Formats: sequence, C-alpha cells, structure tokens
Amino acid sequence: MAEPFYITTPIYYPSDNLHIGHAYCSVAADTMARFQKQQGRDVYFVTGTDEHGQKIERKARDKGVTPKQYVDTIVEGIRSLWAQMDVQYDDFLRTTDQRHVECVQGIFRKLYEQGDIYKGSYEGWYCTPCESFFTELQLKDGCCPDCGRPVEKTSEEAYFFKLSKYQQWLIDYIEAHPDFIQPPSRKNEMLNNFLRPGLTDLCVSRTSIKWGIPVDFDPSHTVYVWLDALTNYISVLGYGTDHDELYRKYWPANIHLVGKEIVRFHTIIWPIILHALGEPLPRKVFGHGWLVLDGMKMSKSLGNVVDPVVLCNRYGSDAIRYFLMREMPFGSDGQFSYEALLKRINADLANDLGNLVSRTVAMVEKYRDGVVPAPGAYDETDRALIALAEATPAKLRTQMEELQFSTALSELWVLIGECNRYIDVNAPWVLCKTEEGQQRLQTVLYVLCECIRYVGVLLAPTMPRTPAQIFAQLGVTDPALQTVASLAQFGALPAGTLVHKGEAIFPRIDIVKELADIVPTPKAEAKPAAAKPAPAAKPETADAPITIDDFARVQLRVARVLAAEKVEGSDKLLKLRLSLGAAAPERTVVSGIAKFYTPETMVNRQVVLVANLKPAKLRGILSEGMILCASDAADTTLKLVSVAEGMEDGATVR
RNA sequence: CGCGGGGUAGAGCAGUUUGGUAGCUCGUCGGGCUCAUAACCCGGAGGUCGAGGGUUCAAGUCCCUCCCCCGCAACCA
Repeated sequence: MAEPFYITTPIYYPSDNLHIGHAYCSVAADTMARFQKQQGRDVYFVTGTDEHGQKIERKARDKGVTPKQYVDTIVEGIRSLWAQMDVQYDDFLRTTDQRHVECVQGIFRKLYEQGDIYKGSYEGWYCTPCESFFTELQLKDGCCPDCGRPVEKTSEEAYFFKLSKYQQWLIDYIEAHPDFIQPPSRKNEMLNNFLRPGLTDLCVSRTSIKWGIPVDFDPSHTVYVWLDALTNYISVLGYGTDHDELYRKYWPANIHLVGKEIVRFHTIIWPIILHALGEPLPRKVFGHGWLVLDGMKMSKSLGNVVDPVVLCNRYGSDAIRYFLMREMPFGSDGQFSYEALLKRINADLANDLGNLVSRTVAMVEKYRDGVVPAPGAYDETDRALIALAEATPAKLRTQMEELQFSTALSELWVLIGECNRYIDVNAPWVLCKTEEGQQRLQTVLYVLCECIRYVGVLLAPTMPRTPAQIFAQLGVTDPALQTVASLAQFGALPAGTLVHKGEAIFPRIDIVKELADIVPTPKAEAKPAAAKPAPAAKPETADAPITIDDFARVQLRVARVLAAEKVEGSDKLLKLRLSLGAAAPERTVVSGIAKFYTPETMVNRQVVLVANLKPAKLRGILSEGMILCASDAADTTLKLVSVAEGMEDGATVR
C-alpha cells in the first residue's frame, strides 16, 4: 500500500490572468508531486481558484458580466496555462463549486454552534461610490484607496471567529513542531510579529459584500475571505460529506505550498480553524519567495508582469520549468530577467545537456552504426562515473525532500558535467582509429548511453517532456527503463539498443538577437536595455548628439494633477496623483517642486510627464514617472513645463 | 529602538547551525580537442566576505556598535 502524499498550491485569485510568479508556485508543486509519484507514493495534488470577493464583483460589473461569467473566462485561461506547463493536478477546486459552498456553510455553522464564531460589529471606513469598506490602514491619505474620494466611518454587523482563544495553543504547537513552518525564518516572523503580540478575532462575514457564500442560517451575511478560501484544502477532499474517503486517505496534507505573503494565514488562521474543528494540522507549510523584476515585485500596476504563456510559446514549457526550479533557491526571492533565462537555457540545456545527448548519439551512429555496444571491463574512469551515476538518485532525493529544487538540479548537472568530461578524457575519436581501441570504445559508449538514461529518468519531475525526447534518441522504448527503480544498479540498458540521432533537443539561442526581440512592449523596453550586452558604447557625454530614435524612447505625456500633498518629512517633495485620461490607470509621482508650488496650486493643473521612467521610491513612496520643469542654474527659480490649453489628458508630447 | 530578511570577484548566488587555507554559475583572458548545438575539456585573472571594534592559536562563520538595501504590518505567488 503506497504511502499517501497530499500537496497543494494556494488557490489563485482570478481577477486577472496569472503571471510567471503564480506559475513558479504551481510548477514547484507539480515538480514535487511528480517526484513523489516517481518515488512510488500515492500522490494527490490539488490547485484551484478563490473566486469570491469584492474585487471580482467590481471587475465583472465594469465589464458588464456576472461575477461567475467573469471568473469562468479567467479560470479557463488558468486551466489552459496549467495544461501548457504540464501542471498535472488531480483536482481543481473553484470556491464557486457547490461542494465547496456546502462545506464552508457546514463549517461556519459548526463553529457558530460551538461558540467559536459570534456576532459582533465591524467598524471601518466606507466609500459610498465604491460601496467598499476599508480598514484604517488601507486608506490612502485618509481617502478611498481605489478612487481617492473621502470615506466615512461606519459599522456593520458581522460574525467573528475567536482566534484569540487559541493563541497560546498555537504558540505551543509551533514551538513543538519546528518543521511546521518552512523556511525557519518565517516561523520567527509569525511568532514575534503576530502570535506573541496577540491575535485579534477574525471577521468572517460581511453584509456589504454579496459575491460570496451566504451564511445559511443568516443569509444577509456573506462568508468573508479566509474561512472561505482556506477551507478549499479540505472541501476538495469531501470533508464533512458522506463521501469523505479522500479526506480520510490524504488529510493531513504533507505540504501546503504558499507564497511568503500568505504564510501568515496558513500558519495562524488555518491551523486554528482546523483545531477548532478537531482536525489535524497540515504537516508543513512552505512559504516560497518571489520572483522580482529589477528589484521590484511584479505587479500589474507597475506594468512589469511577465506572461508565462509568452515564455512557454517561445522556449517551451520544459525550459521555463527548468529555469524556475534551477535559478533561485526555493524559499528566498530571486531575480527574474530575460537575460538570466536565456543564459540558463543556453548554458545548461543546450550546451551541457542537449549537446551531451547529441555528441553521444552521434558517436554511437558513427562508430557503431547506431547500435549501443556491450561494455568490456571497466577501468578507473568508468568506475568513477558509474559510482557517481548510481549515487545521484539518492542525492536528488535528499534535496527534494527538503524542497531544495535548485540544489537537486545542480546535483544532476554534476553528473552531466562529468559525462562531458569523461568523453574528453577517453577521446572516443582516438580510440576508434586503432584495433586495440575498439574494446575500450565500446565500453565508453555504453557507459555514456547508460548515464544519459539516468539523466533522462531523473529529469522527469522537473521537465516532463524532455525525457521522452532523450529516450527516443537513445532508443529506450521499454517503460521499465524509465523508472527510478531501473537506476538501482548501473547497466540496465541492454546492449544492442538502436539509437536515433534527431533534432537538437535544446537549440542554442542567439541571446543578443532574442533580447532585442522579446521585449518590444513600451513599458518593458527600458529594462532589458540595461541587461543587453550593449555594444560597449562609450560612456556618452551629456553633450553628445542623440538620434531621433534615442529621443523616441522617452515617452512624454500630458497629465492632469488630481491631488497633491506635501511629503511628510521632506521640504522639497510633493506627492502628486495624476490622470492620463480615463482609459489609463492613475499614477503617483513624487516631484521635488515643493519649494516653488504649493499643493493647492497644483490641483487640476496639466503637466508634462515622462511616462516610461523606471519607477523609483522616494521617501518610501513609489514614484511612477517624472514631471518636467525648467530651472535656472542655481535652482532658485523653477517653473513647470505645460502645454497650451485644449489638450486632453494623456496626449502625447513629442 | 515595530518585526523579519539581506549586504561574499563584473553579474547572480552558496558557504555562517557544528570557527580551521573563500566556492559555484555566467562573463572575461589564455590553452586543448574536433565526437558534438561556434559546443565540450583544462588553466589564469579578478574578493581587505557592508564598516569599525572584540573573543580566539585561528572569524565570512561567535559577541558588540554602526551604515545601507528589501519585505511585512488583514487578503498581489
């Protein structure tokens, strides 16, 4: 009876298409699921979408569709993304599924009946036009963070979950189970930051939000976020129904894989919910890091999201999966850049792996008519390589159990590297020339083919498609030779196997050309310029003439100031809220003009904005552009650049 | 002193738990090879391990002080 292994990703919020960061998490979960399956475990892997809430309600309204219609479209895209990336889940839970709705209602009722949920009132700030509640902290400058208009203090009836009651229990639990929260640094963060200072009870229902699961015994209330979202991990297993076989088999989960920003909910709220229900806790919550772009988090509003679909179409999902799992240690943040991606593909996949396969298969064809020869007696170099090959599966296992994907892959690449070295040391092209060399040549070719078979098998969890290509070239058709079990002892590959040289499995990419190609969108343009190996341009002096193309790279736009205020703690800076017309998102720009213009005189004025300037933080505020001004040499006078009347907001300046 | 993470070769990172000659990948320079996807193999250059002080025979690694970056503080993986 195989040991069960239950792994989950977070359920993603389908307010928009997913980006490469989401793919990162799902690929990791899928890789782990495939790995465990390969090890013979009975794996259950679940993902899904968290479809309720105000943001989606509003997005749908803007598009003139129902919330369900809206998320249906997005969810379709998500599923096709996972199909494209070979994320092979066993179940996909949508929080709008009837099974989930009933499960959540049942849990809510049970917690209410046992007194862990009680009715109280929720105080917050209400924005009438947006029909939204905000907490004090969410407000921007005391106004609605969405529309910038004033808000009023209101309260509404709401149900609360008694987190505080279980606080001490949870502290004790976390301390007694040091592996529960991974990586360990997150554990301290949770304890020091939230648990020890004390928990406040969690608001679990709202009357002002309609798009959600109704509380069945009090239908004016809608179940609010976390109680809805977190329970997906058990509702998907049929918890609380008559058909809870899956639940009994797979719960508690072996791993909840989550992003670092939601570790808190998964290690505080979720355990307490489960404990209150009398259910066991997941064995491990692993908070992975983020992919950052130019040192900044990816986000829609910054326009720096990377679309995984584009990447997969261009380079194949295996290459993207490999990059994601190899490039950065799991658990900490990692830089994403196109340059790093392309370098990885060339160096590791094309040069090391792909080329190893081609040169080996080519030699078997050239020297042995494509037939894998039988090995003779092994010498020192053979034995060293064989020992390495045989030891590699266990090394990978050790790393994978710790979710160290990157280290695991680098172990595998040690074997690949040694194969390449082995070829050099043994020089088959010399052996083939002499009678005495023939026997040796056979051994060398055999050892190489067998090692490559090892590589193919071990690659499969990370790269589901590549092994098939490798095996096709090697002539390995027997499924039994594609399992980890077949790696127990070196030499399972039968002599006499017929190889087939085919296309390069990872063709080299011309990085310079590709970089110029891949980033044509205006917003993204500024970034890779830095990454590009810029043909050693002499440091241009300010006086050197620029071409019209150089100038065209600067996007100048007319913008209207919606709001202005002084930046606290600075005597030079004004924080401006700008409109580029109704179609474009509003922007915040911090400008050093406070000594010359008061906030009041700025409002409703039209200014000229450098729209594609790389965002920068000034006094902790993200400034998304720059306002043009003229000033004299001594900076004693400064005047805003403006356009003659009658231009609409957002107009281009050139 | 809100909490947490980080500052190691041109770039990106490992090493810090258990102190003992500073390592990996990419780039760069030189050499080798010709089976292979201008690839592969070998070698070199390049670091006062953020700063200062301390403990020690010995500190990137332990202790103290300081500086700088980043994240979090009720819902962006």
